[in-house]
Amino acid sequence: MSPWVLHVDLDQFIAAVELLRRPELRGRPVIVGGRGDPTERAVVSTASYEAREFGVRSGMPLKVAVRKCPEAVLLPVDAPLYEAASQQVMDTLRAQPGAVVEVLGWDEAFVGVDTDDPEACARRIQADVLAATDLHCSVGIGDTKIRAKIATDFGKPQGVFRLTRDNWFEVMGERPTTALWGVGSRIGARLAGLGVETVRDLAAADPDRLAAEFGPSMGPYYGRLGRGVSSATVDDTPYIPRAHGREVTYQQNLSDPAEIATAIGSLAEQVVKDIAAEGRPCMRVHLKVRFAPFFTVARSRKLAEPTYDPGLIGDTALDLLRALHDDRPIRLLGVRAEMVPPEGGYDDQTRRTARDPRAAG
DNA sequence: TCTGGGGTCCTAGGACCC
DNA sequence: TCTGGGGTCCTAGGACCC
Repeated sequence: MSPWVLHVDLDQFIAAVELLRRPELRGRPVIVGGRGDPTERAVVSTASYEAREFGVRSGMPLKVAVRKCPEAVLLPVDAPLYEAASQQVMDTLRAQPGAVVEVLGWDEAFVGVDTDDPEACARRIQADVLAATDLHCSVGIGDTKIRAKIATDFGKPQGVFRLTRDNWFEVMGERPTTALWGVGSRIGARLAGLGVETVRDLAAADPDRLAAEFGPSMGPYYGRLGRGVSSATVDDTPYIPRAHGREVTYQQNLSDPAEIATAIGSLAEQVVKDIAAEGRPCMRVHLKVRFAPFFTVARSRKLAEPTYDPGLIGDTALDLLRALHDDRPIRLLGVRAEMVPPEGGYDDQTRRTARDPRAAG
């Protein structure tokens, strides 16, 4: 028996959940996003595999998606429905004998198991999830979290793939650094500037050079990513959130000061509901503004006293906005409340996030 | 083509103190 | 008159992920 990390990822999760209540749409291109209105400012949450064949991708503006695939069926996002389906999936994972489950999002989780046959474990998870929810998933098997996470991509859809120290370079060595979890286009470009193009290059890069470019924490972390080295400990300790925020993109840009004040007040009230449910008051207020056409600014301020008062939070956000505002119309407003940490701080009481650079490799 | 909403973490640089 | 080195706190900004 040896420890394995499994990464379970539901296939086209949101679209698949919608298809369960609309089976007549099966086989047709389906796009879920916004309020389901392609003329509105919104993006694609998930596209079915049929829609992906037309080039539709998550994060794409709905207007663009519809242009690429005019015959697609457009559906509005129904978060509570996906939340409920997600609960069923996670409960199924927790019911696996000996499994430790670390939830990463609605549609994915790490599962830690002790076994001689991780493939059999993976297949049983797929069968149990399908039986309980009618949803298909893919499973990545790894000897570290990052390897398990990346392995899943090679298993999709409905498959199982194993990625370990033994086949890491064979599978990943010649791929671009952006194939790694946590390396996006910006970091990829900066790495390329250092002559680091592939995963193999990154694995071989001098840690001191990486530290000089990215700092003492992130530099060596990227080096470890290149080797597939990360924590292998699956942790089911409940995660304690740091902050709650609300943001809204307005269909019509805001310019009237009274309208703006009302909008911020409403965001502050929603945020207070969330932090009150958490039981920890707001310590710091963050404001995010997107001016038209597409220019985003963020500001924040620490409060003199922690508070649950939406008036105070809203006024602070408004104050931060006034220091920025010069009559440009506003596309988006966001108010975020950073909560007072629990006694003893976060590190003592909560697990680290799965992608935390400090987590030991 | 026109870009959502929910988050997390790291780094740089200034202010301030000893 | 000009000036160090270390530490902490704070804000702004960048990057990434689902």
